[in-house]
Amino acid sequence: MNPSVSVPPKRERRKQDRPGELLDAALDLFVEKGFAATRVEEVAARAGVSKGTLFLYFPSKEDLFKAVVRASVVEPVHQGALEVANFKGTSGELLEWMMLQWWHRYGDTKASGISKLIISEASNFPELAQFYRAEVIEPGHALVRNALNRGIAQGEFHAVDVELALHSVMAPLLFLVMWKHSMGPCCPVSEQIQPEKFISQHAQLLVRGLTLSAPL
Amino acid sequence: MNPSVSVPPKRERRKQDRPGELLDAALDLFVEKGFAATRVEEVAARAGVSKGTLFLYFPSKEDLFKAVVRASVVEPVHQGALEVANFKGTSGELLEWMMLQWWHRYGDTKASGISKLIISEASNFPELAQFYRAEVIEPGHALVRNALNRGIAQGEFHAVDVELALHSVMAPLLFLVMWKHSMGPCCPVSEQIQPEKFISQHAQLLVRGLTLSAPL
Amino acid sequence: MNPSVSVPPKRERRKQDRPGELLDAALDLFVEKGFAATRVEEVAARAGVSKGTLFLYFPSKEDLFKAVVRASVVEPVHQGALEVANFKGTSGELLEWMMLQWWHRYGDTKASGISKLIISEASNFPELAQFYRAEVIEPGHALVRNALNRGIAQGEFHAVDVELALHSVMAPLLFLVMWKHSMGPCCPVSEQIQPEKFISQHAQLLVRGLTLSAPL
Amino acid sequence: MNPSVSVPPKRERRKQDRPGELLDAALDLFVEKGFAATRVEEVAARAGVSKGTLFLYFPSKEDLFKAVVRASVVEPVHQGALEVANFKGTSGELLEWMMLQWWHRYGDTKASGISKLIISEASNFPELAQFYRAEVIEPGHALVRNALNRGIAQGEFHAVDVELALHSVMAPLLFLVMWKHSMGPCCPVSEQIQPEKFISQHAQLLVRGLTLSAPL
DNA sequence: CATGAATGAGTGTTCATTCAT
DNA sequence: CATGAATGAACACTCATTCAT
Repeated sequence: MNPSVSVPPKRERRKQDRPGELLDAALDLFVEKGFAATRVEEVAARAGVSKGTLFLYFPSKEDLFKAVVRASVVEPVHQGALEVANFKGTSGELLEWMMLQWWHRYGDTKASGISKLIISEASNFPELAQFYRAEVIEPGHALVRNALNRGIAQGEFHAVDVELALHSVMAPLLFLVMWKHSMGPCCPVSEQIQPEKFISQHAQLLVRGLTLSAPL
Repeated sequence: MNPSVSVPPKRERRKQDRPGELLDAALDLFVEKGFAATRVEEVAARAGVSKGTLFLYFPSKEDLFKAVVRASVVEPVHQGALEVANFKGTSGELLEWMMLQWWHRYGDTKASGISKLIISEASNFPELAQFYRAEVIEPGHALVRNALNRGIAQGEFHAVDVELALHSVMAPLLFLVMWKHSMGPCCPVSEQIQPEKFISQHAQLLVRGLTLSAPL
Repeated sequence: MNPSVSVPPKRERRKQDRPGELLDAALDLFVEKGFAATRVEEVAARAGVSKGTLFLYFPSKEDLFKAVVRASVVEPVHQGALEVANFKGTSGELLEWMMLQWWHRYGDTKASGISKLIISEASNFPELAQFYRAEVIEPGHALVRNALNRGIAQGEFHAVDVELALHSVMAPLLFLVMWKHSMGPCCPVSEQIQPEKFISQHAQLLVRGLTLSAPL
Repeated sequence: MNPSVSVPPKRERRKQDRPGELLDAALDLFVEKGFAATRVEEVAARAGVSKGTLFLYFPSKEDLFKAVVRASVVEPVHQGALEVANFKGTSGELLEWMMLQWWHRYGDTKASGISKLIISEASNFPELAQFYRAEVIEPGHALVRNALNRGIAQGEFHAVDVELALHSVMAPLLFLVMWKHSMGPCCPVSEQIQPEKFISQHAQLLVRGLTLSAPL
């Protein structure tokens, strides 16, 4: 075998991965047990390192928490914005597509636990809540707002209050995420909600309600 | 009339209220900070008693938590059921009325913090989550399910998947409650959501989407 | 027996004593091992209480340290000032008397460990050093300064530089204290310094050196 | 000449100095913050090497501490002894000269921090205190003892208790050193002590007190 | 019953020491 | 030799819980 192809030294390779591994472990545990009930030692153990190592990368438990939120959150939003731009179809189709995308790219992902985390800990970490609102919620709302305004401007939708309709779009998505991270695991399989089906039906009801049809 | 007969002595009246005052204080704090981050001493202080006294009424912090959930929950549901029974109007009107009622009787109440609590702590207290599902969520769902089925049976609504449509009704309500107990306090007044307006608009969009109209 | 004469309840009596007992224990250990090398649990144990109890009275180890310094230091200085006022005798006799008093009232006391503590930790606790300078050193210096100035004004002493002569008086006292808390315990009994003898001889040499005698 | 022969490569020269640089850095920090409050990483950083390297030269923090004391100590004493031997002048002049020499060769030097260190840590490192007493204090005392005995034997001084008078000579010097390493840095410039002036005045007062003059 | 002083197990954080590279 | 990532024992501090008064 060619030595020049050999993997980088074990110690060094792992070092690069540490922060990510720790953030992953911390996300899982924070989501599952909340900030206060999660012990840093457990986070370290799940990441396969000792307690001391965690503090090599994050100066405190609180900083770890903030890093988890920031890391899990910033990316997905930007990607979403790009894809909306070149969507072809009616505004109604766009809305349903956006909702399903949100689910596949975020809601159905480990990162969606962040939403539950923020809900749970917002009053304990106000700056973090602000950050989340500015970096995640607002950009997301802007996307939905645009879609709704487009529909209204094109004569496809009624002239509803867009700022409120926004939440008619987002609330079911958040509900799915909250459910998944709280009651979901406690429910019998027979009662599990099927996310895509629910999103589709909700989107269709909503679009039908929004649509400016002749007889109304 | 002798006042000493009609008005119980202040001391005694307070004693009787102790558990209730403690539950009140605990609800506030658990909702605000979560279970783990709430100190029993703070609960006791807010209820105006000493730390020791709290343990006279609740054998442990966990028991206090369970009592908070159980106490905040039983009432509202039963009342709701009765009132729905004798509602006169279309199923669409019933749905909107139910949503607004839910908001006024629960969502706009301190007790709605329970919903946030359950979401936050469900994985730490699974048996409590089960209890809540059985005692609160299921009965609530039954009410909505009935209204939807009535609309379908009467030819007012499309034959949608009722189990999913359920959540189209509930999700916005839960969203309002979550928002109120997490991001809400961090938001500038200008961006506050107006609950009744939102509920009305959402209900109307939904009902319009559900309604079996001629041309569709 | 008359119950009205009975001792106060055990729990309560001890409570009053706690801070003092803790300060005593802390003084011993801080002097012996230094601030950093002293464990709070050891302080608590020596005071006969648990670790938690210490934090009931002092919010942190640092606060305990400051309290030790303040408590051990403020009193002796004030007492000293009063007694100097009504001393009858020559300024030379006054100086020797003051030095011996200082030794008996402070140097030969557990509290003198504070001097070593301050020397050791001054750079780690600058505010404390300032406090000590203002509250202890300066008042002490003022006493000595007055005695020297009196001697000079009355034609008993040479017109030496009083600010420097001050330290000729104090240095041997500080030396005794430092020695006692550092090398002293390591020395064979045969080499122990006899404080009173040393102070007397030093005072007499100094006074003789200061005294304005005819032939010089 | 070939420069590669005359000037050793920089890397190699530094290697040779490593232990010395580490001892220097350690002396500074131990004196400033005490043994326990000094972190080895800081010592290493100040010496310009990594933490691991320090442990290449000193097996433990304690060993580093002992090495610091031992290294800072041997030189000055021996030199002093020699110079005293061939001093010409009265015993009084000798005493003052010795005190000033001590100050210039040791007290005014970084090495004088050792005195503070020993005072502070003697009870934590008894064997080190013993070593210091035997190697430094005793030889120093011997020098002073000889000067005093010479003065008495020659009829220049009173027959005072030499073992005590010893400390009348040394105490002011130690005081200067202690002050410099503790309260000194906290004091306003206006209150700074001028060491040489103080030493001279103290020496003169002392010698005058010791001197066997006619009328007394 | 009510209190609040006392407890001690538990947690976040530090830091001397090791060792693979 | 030199490095610095990793370790884990040790420590300051918290807080649910107990119990003498």
